[in-house]
Amino acid sequence: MTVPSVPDLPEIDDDVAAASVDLDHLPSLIGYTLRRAQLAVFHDFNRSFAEVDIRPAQYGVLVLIERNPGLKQSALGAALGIKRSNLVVLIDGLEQRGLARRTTAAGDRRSHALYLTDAGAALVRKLRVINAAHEQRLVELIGADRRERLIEMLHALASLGRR
Amino acid sequence: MTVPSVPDLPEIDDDVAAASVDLDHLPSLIGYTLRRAQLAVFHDFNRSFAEVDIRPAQYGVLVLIERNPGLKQSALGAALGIKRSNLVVLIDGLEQRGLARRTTAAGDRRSHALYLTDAGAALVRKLRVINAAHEQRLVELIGADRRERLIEMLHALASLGRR
DNA sequence: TATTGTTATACTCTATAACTATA
DNA sequence: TATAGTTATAGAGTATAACAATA
Repeated sequence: MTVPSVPDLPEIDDDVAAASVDLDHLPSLIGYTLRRAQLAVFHDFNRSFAEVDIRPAQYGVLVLIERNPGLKQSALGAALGIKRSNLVVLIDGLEQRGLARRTTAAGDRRSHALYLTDAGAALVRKLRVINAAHEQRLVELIGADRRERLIEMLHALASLGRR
Repeated sequence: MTVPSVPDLPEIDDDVAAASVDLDHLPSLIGYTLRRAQLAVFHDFNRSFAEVDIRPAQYGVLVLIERNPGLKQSALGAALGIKRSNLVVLIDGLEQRGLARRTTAAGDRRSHALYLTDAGAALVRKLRVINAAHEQRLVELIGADRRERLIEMLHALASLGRR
């Protein structure tokens, strides 16, 4: 057990006003609960990564560049579902912070091959540690044994977007 | 079986570029898969509701006003996690479309009690039908017997936001 | 003083169209 | 012609601060 039994924190005042509202079927809808859960999880992510000033999309990009050195922007964007126009700005930021760099790809001078700088690689190691703690918090909420089934169902739902 | 065995549709070209990318641990992260699933589900929602020009937040607001006639804006916002300043614009839109109306609440003249118009009530009946079809599509993706466990886990994750 | 609704504003994320340089 | 990256821009969704009316 990692969760302390009963924190007697003050109630959040919004809950008082919301308490009397009948939510109808919303709490049993997949989309509604998915959205509420995603917002809460991203909030926890952002709190966890505030000290290193990294957002969820930046985390994904840095990890994928580390794992696939020389990755091209188009492939990266396709893998993460980020439009290439938006990826430009994101990578501009990482480059300006000295975390990643673009080099002209050998063979196709339209493409940019992406690499981490040493500072970027060092940061990614730190990010993985922060992320492990964040993820651990989430797993404890649902129960470690249920994690795999959750992921499975989420992938099934996400497949709706790939057709 | 509702899913046809093999649609020989053309592959989405992004998949080709993404195929060679190693996604590292991302596909096993709760936050990452949650986000991808939520985007796909909202896309399906928006496609389903495009003909009636209703967004997810509007759906929630209309359903809750129907279920809780005379609901105050503050309570509505608290129930749905919408800031009161943003709720103003949302309800302005519904009011201008003749779907909802604000009346000064008896007892507290600061508050506005919310009601559906007849047109609003008629629309909500239609929305519930559209939503049932949308939800059915999602349930089939995960398997009807797993739905309850998914909702349970999502609520557990969402509880992270309420502290 | 505190709360409800409002206005104004800003920031993030996502989406589209048009341009360039290469292929 | 088509593709990779870029630029500019626009639209959601979300966030905060300040104000008027009311409690």
